[in-house]
Amino acid sequence: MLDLNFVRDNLPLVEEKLRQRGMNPADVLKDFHALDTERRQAITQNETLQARRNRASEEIAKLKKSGQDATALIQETKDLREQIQTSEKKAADAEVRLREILTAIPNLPHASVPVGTSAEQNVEARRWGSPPQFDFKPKPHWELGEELGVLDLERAAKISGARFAVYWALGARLERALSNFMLDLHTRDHGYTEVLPPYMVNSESMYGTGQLPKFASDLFRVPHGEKDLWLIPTAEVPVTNLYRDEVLDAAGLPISLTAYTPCFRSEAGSYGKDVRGIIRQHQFQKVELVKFARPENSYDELEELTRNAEAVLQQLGLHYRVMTLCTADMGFSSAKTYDIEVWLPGQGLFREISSCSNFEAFQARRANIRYRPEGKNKTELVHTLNGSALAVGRTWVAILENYQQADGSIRIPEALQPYMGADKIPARST
RNA sequence: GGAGAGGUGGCCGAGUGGUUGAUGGCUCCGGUCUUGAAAACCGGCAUACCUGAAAGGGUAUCGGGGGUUCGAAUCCCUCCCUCUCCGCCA
Repeated sequence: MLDLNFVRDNLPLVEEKLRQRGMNPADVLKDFHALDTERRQAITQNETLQARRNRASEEIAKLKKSGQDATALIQETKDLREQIQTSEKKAADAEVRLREILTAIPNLPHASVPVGTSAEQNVEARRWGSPPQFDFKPKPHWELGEELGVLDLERAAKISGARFAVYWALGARLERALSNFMLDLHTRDHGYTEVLPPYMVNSESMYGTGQLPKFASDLFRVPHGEKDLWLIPTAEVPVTNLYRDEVLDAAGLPISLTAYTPCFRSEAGSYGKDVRGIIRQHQFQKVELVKFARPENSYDELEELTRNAEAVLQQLGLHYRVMTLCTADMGFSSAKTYDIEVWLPGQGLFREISSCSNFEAFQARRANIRYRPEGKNKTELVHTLNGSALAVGRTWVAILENYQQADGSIRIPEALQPYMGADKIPARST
């Protein structure tokens, strides 16, 4: 959420940034200006009435103390009460409508974000390694997984449905090895603290990180008594909300957390997209990095967080490129995003395996996460950042496709071998 | 699931209908003292919103919502959360 005063005072800038995102400012802002005025008038009127009532009440107290009659004044405040109830409702109404508009405004792209109209205009920031060379035609992971007996989509469909997967034997072990390897790397070498959060959260948390109210259809909702719980679409939600409504110790910033969790996404509206293999699933696992940073250096933290995610791919020897998302391709809450795309030789393309974003104060304002700068009495909103490091399922895919051998086996990269307890996934003997 | 206790400012903790936004302590900030620091002492310190050029003025907030009352941190209803005991349970 943007700051109300900021939007009011910088309307032309906000409109320009919305256009850069490919949106029509009029559709997003609607009658913001009129509503803003209406809201303030309603509040002023309401508070004027309340002030009158308060003065009368004080007067009544004085009269009663000195034993005088206060009947007339009491009657007056009774009348006032009805007027106040009306004006209160009017003010609350305007507040709600204005807030609806405000919460629907996406974050403004940072000045360093390339302006573009589609994903085509994302800018490659850098590229690491080189694609592996094959003297045979590399296969996609869904063929490899089936031939090796480590991936079972048929039975997953039977027990759950489309967009679910069952991993068998060394396939299951590879998932576990990857997640352990990533968590160890981030906690040991990159200074992150590991957390294991709940996989279901309440609506307030989904609101805090921006999934609600706009994107409910992307989520799995779990009815629970009067209220709903939601399956987390990313660890970003529970981990960022850890500090919702808190004032953080300035000396402790930045706070760097990592979490391995399953992620659940309804993928409504993506029918027919990525139907082969396990690229797009209702449930996948991910190691997430989350940072709470001071505003003045949050962009340095974004660079570091992105490098931390890249380190996973480097240690696994996987070729990748880093893309700076253009204004049109960024998520709703983000001010700047880097996507890391890993090379998948079986499909002959780069595929997103991580997305690292700085949300600046956008989430912190919604979730009310603040800190007190040294020497100041006022609190300030922190900046929140997060990125996948990495999406484990897609890393699993990258290992299979990049390390497939002519004999049908999969070589395990050295860094992963202690976690696998093996140097390859052998081809089936048949 | 049953019974009971409790939720007050960044933290701890008073306060049961009328200048209580709220005593006190801690933290933090400024100052005095000190070679420097600590200690001690003095002073300051909630948040949001409305209004105003500013100084200032105003309104709301004692877990959330609703009610009683001229007036609620204080009384009533309801929801949420925490703790203790019992039951059940991985």
